Amino acid sequence: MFSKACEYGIRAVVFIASQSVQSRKVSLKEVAKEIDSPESYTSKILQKLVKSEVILSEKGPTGGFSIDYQKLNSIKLERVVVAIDGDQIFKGCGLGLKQCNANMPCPLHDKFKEVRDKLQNLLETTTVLELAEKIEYGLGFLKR
Amino acid sequence: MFSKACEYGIRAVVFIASQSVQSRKVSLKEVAKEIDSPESYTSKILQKLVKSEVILSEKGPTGGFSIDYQKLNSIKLERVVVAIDGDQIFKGCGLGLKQCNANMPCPLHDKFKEVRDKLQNLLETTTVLELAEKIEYGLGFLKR
DNA sequence: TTAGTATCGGATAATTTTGTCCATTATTAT
DNA sequence: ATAATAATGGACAAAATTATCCGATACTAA
Ligand code: FES
Ligand code: FES
Repeated sequence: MFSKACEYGIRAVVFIASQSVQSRKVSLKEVAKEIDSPESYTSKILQKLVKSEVILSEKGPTGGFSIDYQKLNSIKLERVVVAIDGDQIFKGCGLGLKQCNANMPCPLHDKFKEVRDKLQNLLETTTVLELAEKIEYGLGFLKR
Repeated sequence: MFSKACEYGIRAVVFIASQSVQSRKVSLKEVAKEIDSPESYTSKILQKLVKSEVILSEKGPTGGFSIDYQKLNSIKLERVVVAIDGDQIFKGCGLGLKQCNANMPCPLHDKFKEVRDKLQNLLETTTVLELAEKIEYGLGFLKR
């Protein structure tokens, strides 16, 4: 469904958010450990998220990654996914035609669009904060 | 969503089905042309579908690919997808945990499962014949 | 029986995705 | 100032996916 990079990205953002709620910045090492991902690769993904302004980063000791407290409840999952995987997953044709086009649709268009739209809706309505809270309350896990 | 191989595979099966309805066998060349896919790569994908008994193949002149007329209306899209991509797409965890587990779920589990189940339902209820008929009636397209 | 045709299967190549390594830069505390 | 710390950015490597090529195999028709 999502690329591995995107899966790591979402898990990372959710973890960072769960710590930002408590005003704690987290290091790359900590992130990779908590979401069980390869450290160096995770670094690249976080850099992308910093550039697309989903998360903040500060260098030096006491530095680390965080999410702006003001924005915390307004960041939707959609931003994370688009920053990493682009929007093909909820815009593109299910059968791989260059672009989804209802006027000259693939035979799966109608049914596929329903699923795709449901996914888009999920991504556009689910907040990172909402997911982070599940972690806090032990109702959700980022590794096993 | 689906791998490129799977997209080609579905398009190919739908095209083959649309011709099998008229008792016409089709060659690899014809398939690749009609679904606009790389011929040699498509060959590999069709071989997989032959081995998983989704389609039939015959060698030699007058040979080609086809689908058993009897099975035509009972073949679900799910079989094609599983033969090529496996079942991770509608069984796996959306955030990439080793396996989806409601007892120790990722924070997206509940919402993601809804989408995933809808996709699974689509794949399990949509028949290849149904899609092939859209092609016949000009209501669906396999290339553009 | 032979020539022609079409899939099969194995080897190989190109591309993309995933993953690693390390020197550099920015920041902080001493 | 200096040493320690943590992200950054670039080069590089491994693995998976996508794609090509070609000889072998099976079949048909003449
Ligand atoms: S054209 Fe294929 S999903 Fe819309
Ligand atoms: S545990 Fe992640 S989707 Fe079920």
